[in-house]
Amino acid sequence: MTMDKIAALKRSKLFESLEDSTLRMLAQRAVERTFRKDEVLFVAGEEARGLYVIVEGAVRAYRVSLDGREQVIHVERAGATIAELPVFDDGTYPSTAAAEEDTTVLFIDKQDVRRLCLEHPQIPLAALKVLAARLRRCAELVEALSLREVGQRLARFLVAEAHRNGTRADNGTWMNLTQTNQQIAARIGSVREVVSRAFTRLQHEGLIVVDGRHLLIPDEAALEAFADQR
Amino acid sequence: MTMDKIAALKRSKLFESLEDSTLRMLAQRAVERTFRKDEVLFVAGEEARGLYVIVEGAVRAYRVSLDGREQVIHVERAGATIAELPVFDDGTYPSTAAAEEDTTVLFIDKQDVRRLCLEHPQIPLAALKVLAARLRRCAELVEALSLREVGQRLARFLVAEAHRNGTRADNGTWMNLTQTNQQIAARIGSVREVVSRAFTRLQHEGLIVVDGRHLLIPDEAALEAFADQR
DNA sequence: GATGCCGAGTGACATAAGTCATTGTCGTAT
DNA sequence: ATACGACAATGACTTATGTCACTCGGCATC
Repeated sequence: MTMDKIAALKRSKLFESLEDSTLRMLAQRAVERTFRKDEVLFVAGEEARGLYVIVEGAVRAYRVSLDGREQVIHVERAGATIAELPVFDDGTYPSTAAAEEDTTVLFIDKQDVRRLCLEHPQIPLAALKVLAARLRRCAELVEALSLREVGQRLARFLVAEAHRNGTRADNGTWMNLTQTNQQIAARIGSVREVVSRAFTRLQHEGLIVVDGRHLLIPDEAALEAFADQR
Repeated sequence: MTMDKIAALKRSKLFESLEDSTLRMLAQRAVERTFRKDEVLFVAGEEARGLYVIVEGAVRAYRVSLDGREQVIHVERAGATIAELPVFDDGTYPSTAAAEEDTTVLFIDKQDVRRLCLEHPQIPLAALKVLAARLRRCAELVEALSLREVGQRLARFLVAEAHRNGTRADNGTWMNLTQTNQQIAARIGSVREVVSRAFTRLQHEGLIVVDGRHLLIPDEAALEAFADQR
């Protein structure tokens, strides 16, 4: 089972560059934990004790308004890490995190990571890449929330999901929507009903063809154009 | 004048840990440039050649919608850096940047920074702190745009400005508003007129007292409570 | 097969926020 | 003094988005 941990760590962006001997040591210190769908890993503002490497499943980091609406900041999947920030700046957890599906993670104490950073300068460099990517996405999200309408945000979301998920066919790109309208709403900054309407509008415009939770994008470029333009 | 450059670099979070001899070398390679208010340093999507250290003034990074509305992602002042991301992930400039006021910067080629990172592992660690702080703020902005109303966003903005700018008096915190309503709108994700109305509403609620561009916050805690709550 | 639950779809309605147009004020340049 | 430009304030109007309420269909459980 430590074998599994080593393999999991090796698949992560942060630790992939380490030699096996170092990984073994790290794996021994890492604690495996599992979370059911929607179980909370940590809450924004809590004292942060370490970071999480996702072995399997997916985790969303989000904020909640007083009336209970969620806004997802980012979603991370197997191989990614969450709660790296406190390791480097000693702050609290920046967002609440919950399992987006049944999930297995490795918890690593932040002191262990820091020690490793000093001995292995590749880790800070890898971490910089991770944070840089996340910052780019976060800026995209800000732009979308402030300057684009819900329909465009949905279109962009679908294009991204298609890249991650979809299979190319000769009549376009097919994909399964794994999330509910509720979940999509929390991602793009809206509510269930409005997402539902945005779906029907995209369908009327011929930009997507919906069949239950199975969906076809006949012309990805057109959908992207809709997302960017107007 | 290289003297000035060295002093400027030493004031930056990224390079403050370097010894004088290294700073001198870096200063020789750094190119000083000045920008007038609203002059553009670079445009989002451009090939990025290096990063900028702000010597004097302030720079805003922002996105623009097709109809011309701006959304500011972050503002950096003397001692801070902008466009670090491309140094670490080799991408393009993530946002457009313009001088928020008359500004002097040092431009440093990204290859020079990378070389320095390998010799001086404190730099990546300092960069991680910088990016972590920015990521926290960016997440705050996402939350604000998605889950808070304009009045609350303005309140939060004023509290932040008061911390940066204000002077404590016995009847509250005084501050000068250095930005126009237009600029504030671009920061908090709204438009001129709505900001103007939000100001009058905050005033009616007794949370602020406005006198031209001079403004008093009688009870900072109350203003913060308004920003967070509801 | 009946029951209950969850999620999607949709009509009716409320409202925050954006748009447009006008006015007033202040400071600078002529 | 006058004219001009920049910016703030404000009324009137439009609209995207959110809220509420209800229906329907699929699926699992009993």
